[in-house]
Amino acid sequence: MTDSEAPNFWLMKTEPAVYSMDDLERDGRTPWEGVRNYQARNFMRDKMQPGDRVLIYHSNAAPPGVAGLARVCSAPYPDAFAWDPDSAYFDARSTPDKPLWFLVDICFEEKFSRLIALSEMRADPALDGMALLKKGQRLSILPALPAHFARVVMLKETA
DNA sequence: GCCAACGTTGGC
DNA sequence: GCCAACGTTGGC
Repeated sequence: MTDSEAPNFWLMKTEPAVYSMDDLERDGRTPWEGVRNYQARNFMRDKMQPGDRVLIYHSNAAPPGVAGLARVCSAPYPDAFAWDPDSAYFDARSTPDKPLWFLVDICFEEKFSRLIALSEMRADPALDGMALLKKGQRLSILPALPAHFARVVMLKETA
């Protein structure tokens, strides 16, 4: 199976105090800049493609949880924030000739009417094995199984 | 290449 | 604010 077939499924973390689901709804589309972890970068640079589906997760929040849905809506491209000395995401090792960090654009799809809390996901046997729920998981971008993605979407319909 | 020290993430 | 878990850095 080639990369151009079925969409992939992801979970992307954001701190709502920095950038929330409401911000994404307002913006409609945003470059997912500032990822400075190689594994997370590799997911964006090597695996993501337009149309991929994304659970937007609020980390460092009270409570933490999935706030809504988005889609990957660009091909991967270099993160220009790494070239800006005034940016918090500046990294002198990255240059326009040899970019080190990459990103994709993320487009708003749906804000859930209620947050699917981390505690609720932990308690759901249908989500056993979900990467997000593994101990010590700190990656800001995680692949999700289609079944887990669908289960989270189903949970939003329940009270 | 090892590994201790350090910094960051992120739940609680 | 605490701290466990993990990634990165840098001395050797």
